[in-house]
Amino acid sequence: MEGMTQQTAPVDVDAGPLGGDVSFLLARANAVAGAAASAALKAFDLKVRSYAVLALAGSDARMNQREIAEYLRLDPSQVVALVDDLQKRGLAAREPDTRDRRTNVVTSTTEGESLLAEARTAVAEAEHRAQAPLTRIERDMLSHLLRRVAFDS
Amino acid sequence: MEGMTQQTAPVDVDAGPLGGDVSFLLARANAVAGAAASAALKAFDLKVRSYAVLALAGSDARMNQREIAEYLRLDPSQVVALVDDLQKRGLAAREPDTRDRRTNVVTSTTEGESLLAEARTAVAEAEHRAQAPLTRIERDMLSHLLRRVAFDS
DNA sequence: TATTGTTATACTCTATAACTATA
DNA sequence: TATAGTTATAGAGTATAACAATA
Repeated sequence: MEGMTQQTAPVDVDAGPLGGDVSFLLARANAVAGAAASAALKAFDLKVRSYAVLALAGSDARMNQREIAEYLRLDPSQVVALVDDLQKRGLAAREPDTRDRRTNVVTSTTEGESLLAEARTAVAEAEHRAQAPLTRIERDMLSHLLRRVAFDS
Repeated sequence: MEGMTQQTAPVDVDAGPLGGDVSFLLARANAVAGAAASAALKAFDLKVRSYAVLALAGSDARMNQREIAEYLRLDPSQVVALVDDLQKRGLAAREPDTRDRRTNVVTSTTEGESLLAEARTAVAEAEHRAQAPLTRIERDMLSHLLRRVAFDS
């Protein structure tokens, strides 16, 4: 084909009938990684979604709920319940924006910060274990490629 | 490109507060790709899951329901409903295994084959569009890396 | 005794629409 | 008129346990 390296398609270790389908591989890899993260978060009474919201609340991005919804690809109405839960547990807070009183900037409390730090470590470990077959450079490469698929379209 | 940046972490185009988290990128990329595939499959009255089962039924792997469940990371009880639906629509069939009468090999009918062919084309187009920012080589690279994360752990 | 397929059930997640308060 | 947040609700997806037939 197009001047390529050697043959037409390398198609390494075939991984079954759908092994060439990127959407399927994405779904399965996501399921694997999600299960690992979910197990790691159980100790903190967090789910993947609430962890993500807590991480955004604890970042310096100062996102409002709509921005969180877009970033996580959730419906705004789902973010309400997630923030409610974190707020009830004293981990996050809704900070009213003085310039636009319709919006709430979601921030994290001191407790939220420290729980996030612990949870983040646990997730990173689980992630590392789930991606054990990859070298550091390969993981960076994967991260780079995924970022473009996840955000450029 | 292989010259690499010899730094500790390249961390290219930052994609927000979670842009360095592979699990998050996996989730978001999967959401993007899934939405594209889902939209493409609507015309065939298929969902991502039923499409996947139909694709396996139409392959030469001759999988039974438990194998399908493992491959798609679904519970066996969920596969029952999916196969039921495809069978009712005349797209797939349960072929009893003479050597082990407990198992059903899920196969596709002629109708199923032709619907699968059309659906596969539509999905491939949607997939291609969703991965437009990537070159052919990058897509192969992504595919290769994902395959290892999805199956080696 | 273990496994395949099945049923039933409860739970979570998701999608949609409507409502309020602000802009 | 449009947007951020909220509420309510129905539907889709998921997890679990139990059961029958077969190994």
